Amino acid sequence: MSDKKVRVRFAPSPTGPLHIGGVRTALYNYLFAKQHGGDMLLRIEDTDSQRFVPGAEDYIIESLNWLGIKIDEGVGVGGPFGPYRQSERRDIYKKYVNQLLEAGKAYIAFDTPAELEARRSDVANFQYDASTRMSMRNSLSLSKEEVDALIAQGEQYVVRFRIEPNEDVVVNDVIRGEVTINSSILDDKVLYKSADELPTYHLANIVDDHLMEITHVIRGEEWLPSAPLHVLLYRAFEWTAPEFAHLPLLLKPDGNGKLSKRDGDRLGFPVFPLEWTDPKTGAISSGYRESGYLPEAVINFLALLGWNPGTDQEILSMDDLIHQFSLERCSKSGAKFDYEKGKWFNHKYIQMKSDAELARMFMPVLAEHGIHASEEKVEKVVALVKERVNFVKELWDQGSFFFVAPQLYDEKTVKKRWKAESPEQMAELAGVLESITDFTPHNTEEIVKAWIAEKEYHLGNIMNAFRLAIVGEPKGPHMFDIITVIGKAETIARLKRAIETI
RNA sequence: GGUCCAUUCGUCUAUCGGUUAGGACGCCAGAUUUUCAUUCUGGAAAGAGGGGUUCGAUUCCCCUAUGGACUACCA
Repeated sequence: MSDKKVRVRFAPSPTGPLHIGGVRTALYNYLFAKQHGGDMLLRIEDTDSQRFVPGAEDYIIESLNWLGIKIDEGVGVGGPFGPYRQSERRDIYKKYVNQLLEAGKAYIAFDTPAELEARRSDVANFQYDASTRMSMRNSLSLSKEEVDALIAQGEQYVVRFRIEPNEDVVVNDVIRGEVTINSSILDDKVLYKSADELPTYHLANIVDDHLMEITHVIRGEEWLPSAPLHVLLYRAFEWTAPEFAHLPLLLKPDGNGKLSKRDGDRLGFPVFPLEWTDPKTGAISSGYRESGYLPEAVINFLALLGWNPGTDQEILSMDDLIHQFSLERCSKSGAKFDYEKGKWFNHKYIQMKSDAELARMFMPVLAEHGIHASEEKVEKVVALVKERVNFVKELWDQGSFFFVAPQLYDEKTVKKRWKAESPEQMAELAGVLESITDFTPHNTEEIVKAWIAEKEYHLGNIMNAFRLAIVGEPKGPHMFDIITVIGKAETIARLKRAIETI
């Protein structure tokens, strides 16, 4: 590795919401850059004017922001190597395309999409390359006069990279080692289209990475097959290629194939960091943020899908990850996306939050249910129920009875726990509680248990009926903790209501 | 079809020739508990197959199988 400052880039194309696999690629780039004291760039690859989706760029930036992946340079923050949006770099690409043309390393081709289509259906496995290019309409097969005339007539053309056949091209990949492929299987890739005066991915990518002084290209495995082409392109320009690292893919949890945008809806979990509304159809796709995930949990979960620190440590903060990450420890094979483990990570991170923090996050959920409680009370509730939830919104399922008295009493529990003597015992209990002035968990427990012992009641019978009366269901934390939070008056009111209703 | 990449419990993975193949999620059982959870303890669960190399292969090589990616004037 050279001693140049590390510079990596995350270069999504704004064709829709950022997919969770893309997020992981961004994360690994970020971790690598930060570990080496380098820079993380954000470049928007919008060279396909057909597939541009409005809002996608903002979505990408907001997603990275939410996750804590900080951009040092690029779209949204600026920098000395701009512009960082490829559609704004037309002139730059044009210059390099011409350079290749002049050097005879690329050529102009006039074949229309229809003509190409015809050839493909004609010849099985047709490939535009050294073996076929002389039979096509291009500046290699046509005379200079013909070419000039065609261009003068306004005929649309593309520029193709002239690949010399029969050469073994070696790609050195940090994760996979040497990957060799023969140039004969490569086709003369389109580098540039006159129609929109824009380059294709391959050319833009190489030119930008070079000009922006990118040292490491860390991207998904889907790019591995075109990496040799990129190597050849660097060679054609006589530039030094950056280091490559091709990450394994994120796979569908069920069956096979890479995780796709539709899997989320199909399997019932988000595949996007943030909720996304399709601007055309209005269809809404769920996001991790809206589903109640903590960004730290998403980061931790994603980091471990395709990489591990080599120890048993599984809970890793962004800082831990920055210190421990290494491309060498990335696995080579695809990782199936395990949503259950994702939930577990969120559970863990919820437990690490302070009660005050969780209370703040829980407040809006309460408000949705029409509850406006004091921060103090919410904090107490959170402290009692947080260990049973995976998501903030589940705090409501586990603790709604702290805020509203039960409207119904769970039938099965009534059958099982509400005995013939229960109404009388509960009335007695209400009296006992009424007399307590120091209404604290410890004190109430002591007094109530003493009463139970004195009367020789069965502890379980009393407590279960008590719980049914207060909570309405056989769930929840320690009874004496619950009644302290809801207060003496409310406790007694609920007991009376239960006696009357059940 | 072609090219490339990959292959350890159901899932994510550890192992850099010699291990009772380890951990985590999930699952099951037990313990704790006034309930439900949590928690704790325990358990079931893996080297795709076949050849080599080697005193010895999960580990190195080859073949097969399987999976995946790519094969556009998309990225």
